[in-house]
Amino acid sequence: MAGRHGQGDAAGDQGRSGAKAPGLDFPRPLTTVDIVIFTIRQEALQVLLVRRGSGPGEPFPGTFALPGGFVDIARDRDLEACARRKLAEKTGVVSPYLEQLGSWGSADRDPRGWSATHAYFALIPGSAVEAALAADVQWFPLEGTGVTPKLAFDHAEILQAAVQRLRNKVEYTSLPAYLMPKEFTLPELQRTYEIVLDRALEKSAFRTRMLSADLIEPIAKMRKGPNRPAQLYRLKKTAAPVYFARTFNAPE
Amino acid sequence: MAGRHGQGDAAGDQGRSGAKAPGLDFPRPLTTVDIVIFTIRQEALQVLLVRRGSGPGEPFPGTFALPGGFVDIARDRDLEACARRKLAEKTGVVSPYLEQLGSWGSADRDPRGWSATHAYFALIPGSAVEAALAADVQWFPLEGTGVTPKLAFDHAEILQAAVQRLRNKVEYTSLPAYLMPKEFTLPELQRTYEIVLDRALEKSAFRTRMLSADLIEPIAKMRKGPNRPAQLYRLKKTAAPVYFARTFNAPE
DNA sequence: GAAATAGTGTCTATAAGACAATATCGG
DNA sequence: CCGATATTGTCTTATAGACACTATTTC
Repeated sequence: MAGRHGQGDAAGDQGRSGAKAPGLDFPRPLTTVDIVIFTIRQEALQVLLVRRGSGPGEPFPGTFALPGGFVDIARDRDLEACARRKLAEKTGVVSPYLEQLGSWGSADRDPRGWSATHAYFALIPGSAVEAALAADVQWFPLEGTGVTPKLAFDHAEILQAAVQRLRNKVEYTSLPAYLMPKEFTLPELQRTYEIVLDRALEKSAFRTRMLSADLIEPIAKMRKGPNRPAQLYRLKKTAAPVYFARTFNAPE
Repeated sequence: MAGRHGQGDAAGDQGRSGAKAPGLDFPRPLTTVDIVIFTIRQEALQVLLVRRGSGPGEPFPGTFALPGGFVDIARDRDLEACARRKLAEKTGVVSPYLEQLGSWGSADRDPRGWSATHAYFALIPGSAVEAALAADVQWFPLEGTGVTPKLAFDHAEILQAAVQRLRNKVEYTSLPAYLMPKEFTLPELQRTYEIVLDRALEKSAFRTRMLSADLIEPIAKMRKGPNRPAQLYRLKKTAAPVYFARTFNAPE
């Protein structure tokens, strides 16, 4: 296996397992971090996108893209810190939920050269986000597993993976709780589940599942309205998401 | 938010969203791919490790590490191709299952500089692997979520994540089928599940689940032994893993 | 009281857990 | 027949799905 190509060996093996001098002066891929930021706005699942600049050499000028950018090795201690920095820059919010989604790397995904991006996805409450938004970003509602504008790079593919992962996990986890404001009612939480899944859930089963999980606790307040008031709840201090033993609807 | 640090901006924003000239001449992280390769050997879940060389400048000389190495941008079309190449180099096997595990990147995980690795995990059948193994690799049985030798870099952490992901998924997927030889019996498949999960499963429920899934098909052959023969099965052509609606044992 | 939504209860269906019963081989 | 393992069946339990019913507010 070794010694097939001169340059191949230099980059492929020397630095890690080769017996020759471990040169590190071979070309390295561009390294970026991108974040898929979800929220619930206007009764819809929405994702935050950035309009790309149009300076000289900018790929995909003027199109929309996921928030992100190059890893700054002088500034970012690790990948997650880099993701949190970019999240804060665009939203002014400390996300209650940030999960690594995957990485995409290839020779042709960026016209500037071989590049790899580390993609994350974040969930933030719909409330109180508007004010802190950066100037160049905008929310877009999800249509299926994508958005209306054509995205830069392979970001449509990354977004699709994020939506699929989110929808999939919502079937058996408490992730939508991270899309809720501090205080919320059970019907409101159920509505969030239904928006993400794009399908109605049984009220009774939903309540049983949520209340039997060690997830939320009632507070001494009710949500008033033109009808029967609803009990308000808040997330328990335990930050970890809950995993249920079953999905919501058994597949046919 | 923009313009906080001179160097920070150069690397962090210019190339992707800045309005200034998009220079690409800032330092890039080292980029590697590592693979956690699992198999079943000697009634145990085992992982493939490589002994690192001890040339000049080699970090962690002589210790064991996950198979992997630098991305070769001249040779590897994309990250997955890079992972498949390294898998084939070490095992001579085309893995029936390869999944992205996640990425780990930080300033200090590699003494040679800021580095990011894209980790994959692979499942290969225990049969017919021995012959094609590279010279510098070795199987190690899992003890809990790790192995006996101390691993290089942050590979113990990556291995732990892989084991947890595997055990977690085995609760509700057909992944262990990829650890089986071409022909196998239901009790043998159940044994594989039990080895990975390190816990006994109910025979009856297990059979019902496997047979009602569109996963395996009986062949016209039986496994003979000193007792009642068992029906032999093979995986159906459909390569995709099956996701069940429930986990095996409801958590307490 | 009517409308609207919150919350509970009742019945059924599905699949797992426990474990017994039966089947089929080699000796 | 005996030992061993494969395969099937029976009964119970837990939870989802469907959907009816009751509760509490505003108007």
